[in-house]
Amino acid sequence: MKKSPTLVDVAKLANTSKATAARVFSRSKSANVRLETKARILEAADKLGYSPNLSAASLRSKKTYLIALCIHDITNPSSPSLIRGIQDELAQHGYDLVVFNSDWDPNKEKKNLRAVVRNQIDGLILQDPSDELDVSELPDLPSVILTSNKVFSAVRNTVSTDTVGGVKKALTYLHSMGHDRIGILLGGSVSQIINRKRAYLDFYEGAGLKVEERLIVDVPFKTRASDTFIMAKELIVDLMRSSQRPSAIFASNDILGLAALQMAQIEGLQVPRDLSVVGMDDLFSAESASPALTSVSKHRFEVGAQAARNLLKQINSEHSMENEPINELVECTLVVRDSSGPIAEVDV
Amino acid sequence: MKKSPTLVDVAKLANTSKATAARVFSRSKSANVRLETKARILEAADKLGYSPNLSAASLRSKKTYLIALCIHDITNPSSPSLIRGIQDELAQHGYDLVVFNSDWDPNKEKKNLRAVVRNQIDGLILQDPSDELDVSELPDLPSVILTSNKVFSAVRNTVSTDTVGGVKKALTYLHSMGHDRIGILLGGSVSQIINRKRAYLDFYEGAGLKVEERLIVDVPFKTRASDTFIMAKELIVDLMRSSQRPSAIFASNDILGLAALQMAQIEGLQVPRDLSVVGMDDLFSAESASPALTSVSKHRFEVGAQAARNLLKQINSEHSMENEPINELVECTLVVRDSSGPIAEVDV
DNA sequence: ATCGAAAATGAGACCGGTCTCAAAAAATTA
DNA sequence: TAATTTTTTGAGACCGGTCTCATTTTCGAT
Repeated sequence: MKKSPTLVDVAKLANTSKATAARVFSRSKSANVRLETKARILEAADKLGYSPNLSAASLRSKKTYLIALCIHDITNPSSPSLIRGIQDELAQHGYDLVVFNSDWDPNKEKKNLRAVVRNQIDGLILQDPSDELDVSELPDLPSVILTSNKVFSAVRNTVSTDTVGGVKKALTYLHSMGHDRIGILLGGSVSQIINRKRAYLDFYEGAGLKVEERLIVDVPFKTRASDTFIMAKELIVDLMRSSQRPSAIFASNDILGLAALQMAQIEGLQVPRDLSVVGMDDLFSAESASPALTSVSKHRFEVGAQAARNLLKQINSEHSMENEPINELVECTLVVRDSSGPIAEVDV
Repeated sequence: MKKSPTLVDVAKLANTSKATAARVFSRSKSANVRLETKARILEAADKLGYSPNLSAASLRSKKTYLIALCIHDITNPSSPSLIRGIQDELAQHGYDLVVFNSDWDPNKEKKNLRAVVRNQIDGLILQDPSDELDVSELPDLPSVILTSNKVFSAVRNTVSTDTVGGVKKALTYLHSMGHDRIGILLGGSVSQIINRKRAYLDFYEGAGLKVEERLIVDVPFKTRASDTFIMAKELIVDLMRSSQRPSAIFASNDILGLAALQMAQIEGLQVPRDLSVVGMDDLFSAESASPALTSVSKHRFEVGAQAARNLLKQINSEHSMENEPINELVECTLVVRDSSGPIAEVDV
């Protein structure tokens, strides 16, 4: 690990000044360097194996070309596509991504935000900040928040998913297939549960159906998908064994949907003949399930890409922080697969 | 976005010198600051909302406390746990992680490595470098390579998975359940296919069984899991419909295993009664499949953690680059679930 | 109270780029 | 060809920490 050459070394070899050499490597386009000079400098740089030092650059220019994503848990099955959507967009503009996990821990969340500031990161994408996080604690830099929380959307650009609409799409679909006693598995954070339950109740009311409390199942939140899965299975079996079993189950996330699928099989119910199951998230696990799980896609990749685009726009515009926040909403789409179908005829 | 305070501002307010103030925030433990002084400085920093500028620090100290992970595709279902293993280990030592995707493109891979150097990153974890990457192109910094490729393991520390051992565990298990005609689905990169096929043939030879070429299925590599899945299903159906159907299938990754599970159901085969299926990777999708998929775990989380520990050790030791490379091997474990069982009695 | 060693503090160079501004060179126009 | 404009180049301050080394303070032992 010998000392690496600096711009001065390159300039010296190319017989120009440091300033001119710098212009060749600078990202700002104001690079007015004669072609012949530029070639000489590049040759020198190549000969020396020169690589610019971004720490030095960013110290002066205040730009690191790094973006931070603060997410709950990368292990969450829906994280990868979100990340990929962000990265693909960023890469096109020469930005790299640093990922932080909060593990749903407000303290870690704050710690991560401090790290973002220390690292002079150029922009932040923050997933669903916790209620413990005060708006005033948001770092003072271009950011996009993935949330539908009003408090945050009032002060920052946001991208959120129309989950309420998604729930309605799923229920409308099931209802159109003749199901009028639809079980719902509610999971995730408290606010998610509330939102989706609200959507469920609204739909039932709108459709003139009678709500049965026993068909509404809350699955306590667990950090790890695997734990949620196990917990869900226990609760689902009760639902399935009850005398008045629903003809369809809508799971507010795919983990729960998959659990329903697995329990149905264990209980000897045939899907979709005896029970239709619809999930939400459209994970790869949904596609690969047997039978393939019908699911509401939240288009995480697109959400990521959109957030990244929004962020880059802020970064490239002056005074972005003074504008009115823009709140974008991404629609859900129902992906029909083999786990759902028309309600079975009543036994003859 | 007003100008943020610097160490000098803090020092001034605390009525000390820049140097002393620096010691309070420095990561190097040689911080000999009187408690009373330290308190004064911290108070000043707090009042001003001071946050150290890591760009400046790293310019001088040559340390960014950033680690890079160069991976093929974060969207790959086995990536998240690897990443998490790395991050958890790094976080304990105050390092953050930057993730780069190569998409199996050697050019992107090289581009990413250059970005690593430019960013003054402290250490590198590189997944399965492509054959096009010459050893000489590896950046000159502490690194751990996740590969079993001899060329790389000769020059750098590596952590790799004993996949050959894993394949044997799966086959041994199936054989012990009475299966002696085991189909194998080979997927992934060329070298992976070769390795596992070799292991399969070795096992068959060792067990004194007759190899049937028709039971060996190559599934062409696709970048996206979803595409692999679709392609696999087409090939699997042929295997299942052949007159001499195997009684068990070993899939060299879970995507293929899940495809087998789904096709079995579509073909009306009951798993595990008519067909045992064993996968590899132990994805969450395996656990959530119906029936739950028996799978060989490669302990990606542990691999990540081990790589990170190894890397940190290098970073903290002088002359680490001159030592003999250490090549670690992580064992696989068979996780038996519901998709596999004893071979059915011959029909009476 | 005095001395010596250890601990704490301060001064200032330094890291390697970027940025400003002025000077030099090249291109254009008169 | 001279004058003017435009482009290219160079000099040197600057970013905000860290690091070295000298100086001052503190503290226990005499």
